[in-house]
Amino acid sequence: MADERTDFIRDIIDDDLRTGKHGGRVLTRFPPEPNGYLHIGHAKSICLNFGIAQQYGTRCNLRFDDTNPVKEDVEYVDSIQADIQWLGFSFGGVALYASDYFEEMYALCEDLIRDGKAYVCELTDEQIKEYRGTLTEPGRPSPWRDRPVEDSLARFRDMRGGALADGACVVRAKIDMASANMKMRDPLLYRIRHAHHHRTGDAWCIYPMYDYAHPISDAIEGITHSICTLEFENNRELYDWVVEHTRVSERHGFSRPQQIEFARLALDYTVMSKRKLLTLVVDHHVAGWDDPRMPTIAGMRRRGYSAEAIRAFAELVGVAKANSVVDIGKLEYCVRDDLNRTAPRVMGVVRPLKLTITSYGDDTVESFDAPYFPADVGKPGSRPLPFSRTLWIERDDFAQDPPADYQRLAPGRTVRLRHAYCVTCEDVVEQDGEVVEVRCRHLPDTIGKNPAGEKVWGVIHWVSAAHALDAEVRLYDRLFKDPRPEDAGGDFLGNLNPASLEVVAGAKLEASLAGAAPGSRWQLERVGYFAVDPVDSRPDALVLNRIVTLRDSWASKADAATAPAADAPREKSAKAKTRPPRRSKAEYRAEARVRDPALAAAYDRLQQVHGLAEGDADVLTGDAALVSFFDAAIDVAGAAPAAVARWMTNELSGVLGERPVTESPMRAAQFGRFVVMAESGTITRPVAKQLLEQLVARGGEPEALVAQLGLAAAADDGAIAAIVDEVLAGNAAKVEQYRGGKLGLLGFFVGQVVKASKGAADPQRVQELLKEKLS
RNA sequence: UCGGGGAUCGUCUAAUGGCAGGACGUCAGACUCUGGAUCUGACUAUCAAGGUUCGAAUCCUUGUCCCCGAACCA
Repeated sequence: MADERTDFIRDIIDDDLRTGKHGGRVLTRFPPEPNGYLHIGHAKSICLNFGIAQQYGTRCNLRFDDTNPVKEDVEYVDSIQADIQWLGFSFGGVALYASDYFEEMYALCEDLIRDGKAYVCELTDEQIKEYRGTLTEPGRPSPWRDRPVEDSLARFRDMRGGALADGACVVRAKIDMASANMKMRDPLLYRIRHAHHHRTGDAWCIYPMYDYAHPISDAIEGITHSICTLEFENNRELYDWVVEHTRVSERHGFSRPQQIEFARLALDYTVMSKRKLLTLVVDHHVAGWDDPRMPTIAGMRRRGYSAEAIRAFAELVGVAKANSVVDIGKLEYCVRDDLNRTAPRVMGVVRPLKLTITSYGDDTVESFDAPYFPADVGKPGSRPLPFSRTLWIERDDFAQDPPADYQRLAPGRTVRLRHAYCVTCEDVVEQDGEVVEVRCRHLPDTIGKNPAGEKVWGVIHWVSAAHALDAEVRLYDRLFKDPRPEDAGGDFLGNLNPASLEVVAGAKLEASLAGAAPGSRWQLERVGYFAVDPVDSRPDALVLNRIVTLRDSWASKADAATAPAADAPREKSAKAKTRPPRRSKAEYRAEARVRDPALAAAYDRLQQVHGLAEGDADVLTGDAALVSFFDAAIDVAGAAPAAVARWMTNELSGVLGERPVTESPMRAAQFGRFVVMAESGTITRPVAKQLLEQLVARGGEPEALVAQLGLAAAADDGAIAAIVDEVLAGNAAKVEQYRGGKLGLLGFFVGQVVKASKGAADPQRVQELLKEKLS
């Protein structure tokens, strides 16, 4: 893979490819429900799934998860396809639909019922909820749980037949009403919905639930890595259950798909939930799904964001499992970075102020050739720029009483008119205390060169009044005032930014923009990037959307005076408040000792007879298996209880992870002998740790395993010194740095020597030698 | 009978027991016919405490904080 970009999901795929888990295949999918428009969060997921497909040379399926007809609509399936294609990804032109698998899903469900793994439940929804139990209490089995298979089957067919009303009954998987995972407490598989489906019409009146339909769809298509967001972590167990018990993968000749969860994208100053976006649209807080302030792909497209910029953003934010909120400035950075390279520069004045060049002929018109791109962008192209006596300049570019550091026009000052002459302000015309005209003299010999002996305060943009095009300019800003509109307390609608859209009617644009294509993107020099609105703009009445401002070090300096308000302490989510506190592992161990006097006795004995610290004794006496493992291990001649305890708590538990000791083929006596060997110094610690891992994985006699694996005995000083010299010689630059004070490099050298010796060099000795030689 | 995840510069993200790195941002400077771009430099982090280890962001223990789960939604 030429692409060095990596993340934990690609790591998993690489591992699977190495181990041949899916027979070397990679197949992803993007599974939107057609119940809303795609947003920037989906764009991240699309870039991930389709990006992986591109990178690994395979395909990503677009599959509509259309299992709930009451919420779904063809408007959404059309917009979703258009958005994905616009983003630059291809799904072979053919979208897939979960609804295409309804028949097979139905058959599989009949099989499940026949196998006694599902049943039709006639409880009402309130009863089902009641029977399900709570987070801290187990559920109770439905009275229908053990009804005869034939009974369920007949009833399931009745459900499909259409005679039953919505909610009359459901089919449920028969799993475990006492599972700690609520998702496994006999989850619903099918419900009755007499509703018209956008694709299957009225062919069905029962529809599968997500947790049933999704894994089956993946398995039918042969998806290998089913990538979804974090909130589905609890669903993974059920996903696996469905795939396993329906044997759908095997039926289609595929390996079983694997669900992987990553953190969804959250962005500052916006909302991302479909429900909230729908509210904004339906209640007309915005002009529609494609309102340029919306974080939807359609909105960003209309605003003028390019697909390249959005893809670059997806790459910039990366993929991980930690919940995070991305600074919207990063999106803006990507948009600017793209536009800087692609948007031609033209001039336009948003808030015009008249500038008259008194020294310039009344009827004189000159034309200057102005390049579309600055030299550093290096793209060809230019346009003629008409220049005349009366110009429009930006109101902000003139100040009667200029603040410090002001680099623009002011009385008596000379500035450059971009691409044209330098002018000196000699007079202003005021009306009602407001400047309505600036009168200047031009410096004739300043085309392409600076005036001699005259300070040029800056460069400002302008438009010839006689040649100017009138335009409407829409200045867009963040939709919300608060960086976290959803949890600033109260309704997110209360946080809408009233200044998110400012429409300026009388803007003046240079003549060359006359034929600007709808959707085309331009930089109005010194003002910002703009796109011709594809909906409202007319050739004779241009409408420009501000895509993003220019980065503005002047404005940010000015803003610095208005200090940012301290963030209000965040409030817990409503759900978090109602969650019961969790008990710790220590509490569980203490409870176990209360229940089991033998454990309590062991806890005392380990401390009093074997001299263990209280903490070690505690950790080792949480369950009987651990205690007997410890006791058997210290039975080995020479195995010091303290050493055994240390290796057990610090190293063995790390190697075992969540597995209990009893699951390893390694016997306690073997472990005891391992500890003796590790402590004796005949092998180094790095070798000991390798050995432990092997022992845990396959069991066996430690002494024999050392020989079998070719693990090295501890090397003598002379041998170590030789390797140390070698490593030092091979890393001259680092040695230099180390001597220069970068002492952190010592660890690097130790690591290199230990690795070169294949573990035979005792690191402590290596370190001593290294310090000697490097001093 | 609660379970599943997570915590590294202000922000996002790397480092899979061995040099805490990159990007955004911020600040300073250079350059500039855009207060743009570019370039240079600086800035700032391992949630906390204990332990294991020659060496810990990484392993162990304890604690803190955050997110998810009790729709016939996805």
